[in-house]
Amino acid sequence: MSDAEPALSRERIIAAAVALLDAHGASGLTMRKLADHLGCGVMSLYWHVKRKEAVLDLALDAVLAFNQPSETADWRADIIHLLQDWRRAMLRHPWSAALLPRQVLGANTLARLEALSHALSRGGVAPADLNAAIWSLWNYVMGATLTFASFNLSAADRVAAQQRLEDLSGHHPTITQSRLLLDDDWDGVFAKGLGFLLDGLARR
Amino acid sequence: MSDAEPALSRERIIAAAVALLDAHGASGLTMRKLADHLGCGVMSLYWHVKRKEAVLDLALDAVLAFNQPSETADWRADIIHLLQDWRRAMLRHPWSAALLPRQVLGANTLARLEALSHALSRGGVAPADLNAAIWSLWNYVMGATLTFASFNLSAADRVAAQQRLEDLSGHHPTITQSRLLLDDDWDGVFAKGLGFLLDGLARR
DNA sequence: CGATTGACTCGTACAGTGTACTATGAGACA
DNA sequence: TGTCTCATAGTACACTGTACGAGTCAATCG
Repeated sequence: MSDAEPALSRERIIAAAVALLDAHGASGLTMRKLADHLGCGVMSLYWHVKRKEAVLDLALDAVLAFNQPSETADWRADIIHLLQDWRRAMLRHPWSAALLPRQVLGANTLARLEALSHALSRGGVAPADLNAAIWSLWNYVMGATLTFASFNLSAADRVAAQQRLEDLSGHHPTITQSRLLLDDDWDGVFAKGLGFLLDGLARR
Repeated sequence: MSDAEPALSRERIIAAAVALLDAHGASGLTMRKLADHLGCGVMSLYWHVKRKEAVLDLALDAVLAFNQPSETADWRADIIHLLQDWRRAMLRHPWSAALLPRQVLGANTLARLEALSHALSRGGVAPADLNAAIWSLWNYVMGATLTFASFNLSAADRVAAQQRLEDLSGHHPTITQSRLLLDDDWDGVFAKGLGFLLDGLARR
């Protein structure tokens, strides 16, 4: 515990929080552990941050740091790139999906929304459809991320889940047959579904 | 506290849990409060239920009780009906969105997935696209539900959010102009986005 | 009949949580 | 030197999930 620690700050706190979340998941973040990690007293944190929830909010937005990508002539490819990047940023920190239910519109989230909106406009989506298009894509990305974070089981777990599904009476013939839970090509499924959605959008 | 209480049971426990969750939200459910509500000791609950997480899992699936709807000639309308019902079931219990991150495939969820899968097959979605189609629609519904549950602010909050957005530098001209956060027609947006997705699916 | 077993109920206790309150020191300026 | 503000903390409190073990009561068995 060298006293050469740099001064406590909001930034240092959320950086430590992200590290702890990455290492031990959402349930592993404790104000006490956070303080230990920073070599400070627990209550010192509360000078920089109102309550624990604020730490989580800030950590989520921090993870979504955003570099404005350059626009290309292909608006559709731009959108796909944008959303893939969004998804990847969250999957790099799987706890972020669990934090989605809290309503956060941090600076980074807003920047991403703005870029998305801009790309859609360039793509010729009618102004009357714009908000619905933004929310649809947002919903899709968030849902896909959430699903992946929840269902990305180990191979063994996956087989067990499919088995349970088959046992649960033979009442689910279609999804049993399509091996819905054994399919682990999440990236492919994400891209394909995004394609469906963009196809539908492009028809307007 | 009449001792004519019906015997404790898993069913009674989760019914009480749903009632408490409806009344006080996810953070309002405590094993102690649950026991008080049922007129029993706290530890009695643990005979019927392994741990608190199990209560939440069971409550989530309970809320998704599913009545197989009759099929019509219009598969697209069937799917829309299916997904609207799914969404409505969850919105009736807003805490359910916050529980989504836990991976639950209860009987009711599976029944709904099966019905969805069946309707898509009837609609002529190619078998190779089937899983992607199911997950896409699932992702969309979950994302939309999550978004609504998180963002359905009061009118005052909504104005404040939009204001904050405008203040946050003028760096977000497009979404400021489209009044993304002031638009509160969530049902309409949901239906429209679902339309986009189904349009895209139908093209295959 | 008493003894035994099993299903079920629950009081106590413990380690851990977020955070309110309060006290303390460090520099800056008078 | 004395204040004043910023910043750091220790202590304390109410509350959480749940392990442990002791209790109750009905059914079963010898």
